[in-house]
Amino acid sequence: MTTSRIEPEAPSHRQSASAEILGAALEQFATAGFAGTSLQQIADAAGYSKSSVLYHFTSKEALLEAAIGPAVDRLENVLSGLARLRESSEARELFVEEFIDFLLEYRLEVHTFINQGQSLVGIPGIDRANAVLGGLTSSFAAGLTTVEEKLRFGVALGGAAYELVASMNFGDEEFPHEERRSALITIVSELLAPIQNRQTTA
Amino acid sequence: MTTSRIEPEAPSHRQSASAEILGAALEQFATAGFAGTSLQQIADAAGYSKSSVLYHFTSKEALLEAAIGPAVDRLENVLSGLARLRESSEARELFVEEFIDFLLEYRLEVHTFINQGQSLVGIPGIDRANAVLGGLTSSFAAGLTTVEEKLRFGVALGGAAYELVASMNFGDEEFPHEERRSALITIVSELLAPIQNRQTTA
DNA sequence: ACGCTAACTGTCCGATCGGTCAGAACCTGA
DNA sequence: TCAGGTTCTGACCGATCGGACAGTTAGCGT
Repeated sequence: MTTSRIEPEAPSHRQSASAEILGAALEQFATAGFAGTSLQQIADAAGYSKSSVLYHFTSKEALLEAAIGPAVDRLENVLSGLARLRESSEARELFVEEFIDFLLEYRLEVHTFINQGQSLVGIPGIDRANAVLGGLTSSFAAGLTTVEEKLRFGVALGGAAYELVASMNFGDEEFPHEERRSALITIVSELLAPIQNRQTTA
Repeated sequence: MTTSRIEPEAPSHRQSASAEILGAALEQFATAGFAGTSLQQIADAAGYSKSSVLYHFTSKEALLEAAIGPAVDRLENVLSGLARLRESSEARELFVEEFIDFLLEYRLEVHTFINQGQSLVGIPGIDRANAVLGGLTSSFAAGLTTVEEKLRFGVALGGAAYELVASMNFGDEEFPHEERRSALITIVSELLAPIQNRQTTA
């Protein structure tokens, strides 16, 4: 199920130029921000000239879109699966697991459009991501009545996302992947538990 | 020598120029990012010329520092109080309350250096904020042994911060202040509860 | 009325921004 | 060997960036 994120081809030790540039751009966008990253920086980081960057990607915006596009695709899949299985309680469990996996796999992309999603409206990929996230909150929050329940949902998902994002900012020791994954699932599930209890009992 | 830099006076309906510029800058920094905000935009938003902005603040960096400085001061106070009362369990309760209040009061500032703290290293105010936050995590996480406990702490604080920050991004209905405050305190306290239980029982 | 000073602005500067374009270098098949 | 296409780059463009600076305006003590 988990296909490689970047080029499936490129059998040799050297990635394709597009993939190298894309990777460098994504890292810069996530750490320095879209506005704070120049094409020259991306080119330097990737080992190409600025002109080469613009040869492979028609514009800076197109580069951003290509960088976060796959993550948005994956998120859409996760959420469409959620919509189908909305009512069951174990569906929630499954969703939490898939969502955490999504966060773990697309850290940089999530970092990019979580921190700058609002300031980059107009770029198609960003708009799509915002729409998907908006759909998630509304579809999930539709059944939530009290303020605490809504906040609980926001803190759980936002907190999980932010934790992964912040963990690369600070000098946090890097936890083992599997341990971090299961711990996050536990925490988020626990945060969402009162919501599920209410819906299954009431 | 003559007067304070940011006028506490100005009794009329019109704020002092420095305060107007500072407010406009903070809003732009929080929404568009530091790199994504030009002095011209700030000047336009505040109703002054770009030259005036640079008259009141020696540079763009100085403007950022002045904008988030008070928030960092306040955060330092909150955390120094935490250090003094570290061991007691009710001290944790108090800290959560103060921390949430801090987040509520300094939304824009928190938004600014949470999203861009890593990319703005070198600006003194930002470095101070990062140091303070680093001190918080290390002092708090010192007693935490398992990965889950550390993540629990990160999700709680990061989630609360992110929720407030994201609430102005999406079309979230604005909740009543007091209701939101108490709900957040409940949620964060609950997230941190297993940590306290372990420390008081073990 | 005068001069001093704080507040404010227009103009200019070098650097850098995103982006265009003509051509160099390279790889292929014929 | 050579033609054709892909990849890559340096030179260049207008716009905008943060900032410097001289000058204008307004307020105030004398």
